[in-house]
Amino acid sequence: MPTSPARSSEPATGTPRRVTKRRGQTRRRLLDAAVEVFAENGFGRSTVEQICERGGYTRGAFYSNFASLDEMFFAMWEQRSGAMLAHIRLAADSSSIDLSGLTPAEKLRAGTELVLGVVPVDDQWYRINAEFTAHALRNPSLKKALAARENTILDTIVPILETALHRLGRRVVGDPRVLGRALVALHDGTSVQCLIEDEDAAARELRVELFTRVVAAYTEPDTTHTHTHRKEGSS
Amino acid sequence: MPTSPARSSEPATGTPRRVTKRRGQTRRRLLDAAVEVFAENGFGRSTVEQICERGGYTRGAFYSNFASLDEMFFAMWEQRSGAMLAHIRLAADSSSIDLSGLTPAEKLRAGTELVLGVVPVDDQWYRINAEFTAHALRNPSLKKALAARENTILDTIVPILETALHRLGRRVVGDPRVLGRALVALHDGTSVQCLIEDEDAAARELRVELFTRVVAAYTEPDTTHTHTHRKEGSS
DNA sequence: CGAGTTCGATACACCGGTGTATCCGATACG
DNA sequence: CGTATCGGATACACCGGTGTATCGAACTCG
Repeated sequence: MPTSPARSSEPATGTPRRVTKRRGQTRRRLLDAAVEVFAENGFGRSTVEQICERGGYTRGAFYSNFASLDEMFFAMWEQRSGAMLAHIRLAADSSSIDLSGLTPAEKLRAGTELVLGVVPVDDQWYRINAEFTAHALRNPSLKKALAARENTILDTIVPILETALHRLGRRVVGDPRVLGRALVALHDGTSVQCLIEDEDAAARELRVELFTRVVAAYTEPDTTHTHTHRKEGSS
Repeated sequence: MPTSPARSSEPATGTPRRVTKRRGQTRRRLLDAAVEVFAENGFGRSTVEQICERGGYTRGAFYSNFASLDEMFFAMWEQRSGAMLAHIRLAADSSSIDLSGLTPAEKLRAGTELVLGVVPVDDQWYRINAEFTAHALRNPSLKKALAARENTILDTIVPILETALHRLGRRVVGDPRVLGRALVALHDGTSVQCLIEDEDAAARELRVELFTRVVAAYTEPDTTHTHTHRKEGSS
């Protein structure tokens, strides 16, 4: 997934009278370019010029799409984290692996691995996110946005989690959101470790183990094993 | 600990002929100033000038102590993370709270709270560390340093952890370093959550709970117990 | 097809930080 | 007590990014 020049290549769509950029794509393209630039140089060290250069635009284009670098940073973060959530949702729908013939412990572990496969440890994104978080901690409104996003994440993953657990014959003891939060924290915390150690397989292994144990600690075997869903709607 | 002007105040030590800065303190002072500036503006957005201004020095002074901002950032991070480790070591020695008269579960939880009290969730430091980590992920040599530091952290906390557990009548199942790693990850992951939610008490609570559960999951009652105050329920 | 609007490019004036070269004064040392 | 040294201050030349103002071309819609 190296660079994507996008200078004057791949027009091909729409009316190719002039090879130049389509009308409404600029914002998107700039955002994509920004992802790369931010990941490479860090937000603070990135300049409007770099982003424009990477995307094949001029600073004029930038300023007619964003008020400031800061604003763009936020827009980019929102777009990307949203995309990631959508990805998770999608993956959740299409995931159906056969776990039969395994012991409960094996099931649990296999399930964990499955889920962790969907939420990849992406260093590019990690860098951006870390910096954004640090940035947000200095800015009340960004902080709000971050908190809101965390809630959205929980809203998304908790049902998925419950479904998956149900399939494994387990269910959450207590508030499922608590487990959700814990898993998010685990993801964050272990991601760094994995990334620092150059994707060491051992780090991955420990990560899976930790996830499994935590899930085990927050859940119990589900005795009502038919597909009877508990009502308990806590929203 | 708000700002520390340090312009021409509080010399008082050594030979106070002139009220101005002592000879060898510059580096330290600049480092301290940098902590604040980095925390406020982020590393990327910080300039040599800002740091010097904050510390009451000129850029000349800076460049005769550091080769570049980058180098200083690293020096600062090393110094601070080292100081934090020292702090933990110290606290570990002097911590001796009486846990007698508690059930095993209560003990475990109390012990966890005790330990977590020592490793505070400091948002200033969090910001710096997050940004440094992101930065280090782009720089192989910094990455090495980060990995090395992680090992040092483990070397420091694992013995402490084992001692504490012993006092609680528990011991680690398997490799203690694995538990150490897990706890570090937990610390990182839950710190963000606490900070985002403005030090919400509930977040703290969940944090402690998660720690407790993980410790419980990775340990077992220590049967080879020497001086117990209470009987060990086999639960 | 033509008028209007929008979006991106170009140009410009400006600021602020960088790094280095040089200088000065205080400390160390014989 | 005088000299060498070193660390910090001052000054300088330079680069690079910023934001805005203006212009032209492409798309829209009647």
